Amino acid sequence: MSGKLAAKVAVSAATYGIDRPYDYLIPEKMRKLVVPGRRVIVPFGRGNRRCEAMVLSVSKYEGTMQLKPIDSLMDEEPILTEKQLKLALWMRDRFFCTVYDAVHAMLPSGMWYRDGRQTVKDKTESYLYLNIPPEDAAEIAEQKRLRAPLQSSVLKLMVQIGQAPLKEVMYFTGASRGSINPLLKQEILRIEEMEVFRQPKYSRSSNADEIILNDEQRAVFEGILRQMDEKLPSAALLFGVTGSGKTSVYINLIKEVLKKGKTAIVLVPEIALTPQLVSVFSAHFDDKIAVLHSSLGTGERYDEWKRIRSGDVKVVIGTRSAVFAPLEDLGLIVIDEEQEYTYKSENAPRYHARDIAKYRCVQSGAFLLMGSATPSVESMYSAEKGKYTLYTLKNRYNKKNLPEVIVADMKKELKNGNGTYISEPLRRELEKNIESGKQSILFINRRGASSQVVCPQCGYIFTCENCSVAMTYHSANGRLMCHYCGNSMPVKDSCPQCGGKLKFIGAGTQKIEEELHELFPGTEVLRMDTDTVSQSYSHEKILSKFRDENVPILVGTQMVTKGLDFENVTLVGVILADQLLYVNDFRAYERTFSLITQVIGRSGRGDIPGRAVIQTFTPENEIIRLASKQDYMSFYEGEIQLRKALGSPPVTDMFVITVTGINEQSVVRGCIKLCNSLEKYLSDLENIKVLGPAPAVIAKINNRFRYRITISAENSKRIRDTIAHLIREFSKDKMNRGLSVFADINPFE
DNA sequence: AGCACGCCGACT
DNA sequence: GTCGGCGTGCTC
Repeated sequence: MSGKLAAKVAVSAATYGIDRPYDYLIPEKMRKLVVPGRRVIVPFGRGNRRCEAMVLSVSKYEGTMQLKPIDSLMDEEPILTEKQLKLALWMRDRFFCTVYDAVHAMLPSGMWYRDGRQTVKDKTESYLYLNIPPEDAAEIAEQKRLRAPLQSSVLKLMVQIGQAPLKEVMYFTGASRGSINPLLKQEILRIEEMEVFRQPKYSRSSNADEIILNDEQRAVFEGILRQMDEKLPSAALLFGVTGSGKTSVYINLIKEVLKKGKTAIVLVPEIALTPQLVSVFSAHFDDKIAVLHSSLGTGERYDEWKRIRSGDVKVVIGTRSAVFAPLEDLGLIVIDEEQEYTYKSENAPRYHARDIAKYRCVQSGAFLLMGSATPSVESMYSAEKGKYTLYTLKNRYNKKNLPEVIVADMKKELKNGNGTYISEPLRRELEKNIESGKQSILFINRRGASSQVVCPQCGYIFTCENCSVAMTYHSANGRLMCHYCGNSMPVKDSCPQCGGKLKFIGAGTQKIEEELHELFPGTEVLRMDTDTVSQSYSHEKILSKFRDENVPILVGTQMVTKGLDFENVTLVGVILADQLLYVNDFRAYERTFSLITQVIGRSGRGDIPGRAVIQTFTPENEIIRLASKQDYMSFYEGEIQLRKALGSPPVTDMFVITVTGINEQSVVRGCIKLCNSLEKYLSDLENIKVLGPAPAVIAKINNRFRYRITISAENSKRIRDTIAHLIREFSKDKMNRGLSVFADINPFE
């Protein structure tokens, strides 16, 4: 006897508004093969177009509706475990995403089905070649100059260099595929696929000796070990000053975990910026380790994923998405530098790695260890409430002292007639270091690191025509670029508004470099920012040059603050500490404090005590004062009071609903209606605030206006379900045609 | 989102 | 007459 069998599946083509389990009939010959966690192809929608679906459960079908049958099977076997399926469903509920958004986060890209094919890409890159003699090409370029200026500039470039990667040609000329295709059709250019070189393996530190813990580290290690043995689902926050040797504690704990036959995940904010940490880990765990870095190709990523699944890998180290690594018998998850914003995903699924880690640890009876020199206010708050055990490392390894910090008042500098970025105290300290052969790092507190072009006469700023952001100047290609939509244009000589002479301002790594050359002629200065890094120099190349050639000064942006450990660096400088401080964001103080502390921590990691110079226009500012004293606890006490008063996270949760659309009025209208519904549905709740709509920080991206509604309230099932329900209704409402909506919890702006 | 169905105007 | 515009509603 056999009744009808049906599978409940999550369909990849379903948007948030229509995402739910769909029933499909299981054909007779697939009876044994359709199991939860396996992917199938199903016909979906009116047109029955084929799409990928994840089997959630299988049961007898007793309904009366006419079901469509499953079309075919994917993969040889299930690719998600029951635990992972449960996690995906939990994520839908928590992070306002579809089940398939969550599934995507768990699988390596390249395993996804598109147009009837799985898309594991080859390891190749498209190269563009000149297909005709350069003289002829130059002539054609001249002919096309007026009618097709982009094609013309592509040709001119190709005449000069003959061959180049397609991507780079597009970057340097600003041409899109649309301007290159005609040239290919006319057989003026041709494309060839070139094998791309494998990512260089991370240099393995030769030193894999057993790690001897000092007393303080040992106490932490043993404390955590005891806590792990209690077999309770549990979590700890390791608060350790920079250079206190948190890594050594991690490694020893992982060794214990492996001894018990269990596995571990180590999350880092950004692999490219922590090569030293990675190499130490590979030295200790050898081929039992898998490193998931962002520059892994699709194929490589897939291979690593298979290796992890096969059980050969016991330790996974990687960035945010590595928290989903398919390890069995999970014993420990470490989140290093847990305060970093990179752990929060800004695209669907909008999760925080910490939340996923907590869930997995509870699910598997594993231990969660978060480490930081400047814990997030959230985590310290949880520790205070007893949700995490707090462990502290107060001393730097080998009792090295924290650097002496000098705060330089830039107002005074101005009064004294010094209009440069380098204050007198910083100049003095740099001079000492140059004379004694020591190295210095200067940090510019600015994200993005590219500069803007303004007209000093009329104040004109080049803004993107599609987005409400200033265009940034890239010296590498001499173009103004929009980082949000990719739009670009060549930089002009004069102001399009008043004809005045233009001025380059902004990040100023170049500017600082110039000033340094003037102050210290003949002293070599290395520069590290997105400009230098996007050229064929990688972070690693610049850093190893800095180390190996003992270059006196390194100037850089955000990226020089992370994890660098150079013994010979005894001076660091923060060019302008104020820049991140005065922005309208409840995390601004936290970010500034954390950043300054990290920068200071780069100094004096060798035998010689270090110094740090913090330049600021507001030396009396409390945050800057506390950061220069490295007084985290006082910072935290003040900050948590502020958060309580403002009702911002972690004291209260913050839900942000973003509505986007081409027409600004309809976006605002839709928002107001949504606000009203929210207030109506949630009116019985106390301690809830619905704010907005307000334009998002970037009010327009790609010609779509963006408005946000903010809801301050304690996270509860009730409120999540209400928000989920209302944004589903929103996307179904025909009044909202052309608008998109999504929700996020506790975003990082 | 993506696709079919259906009801209107322009054109061989 | 019919081809195709896009407004409307639905997705097991």
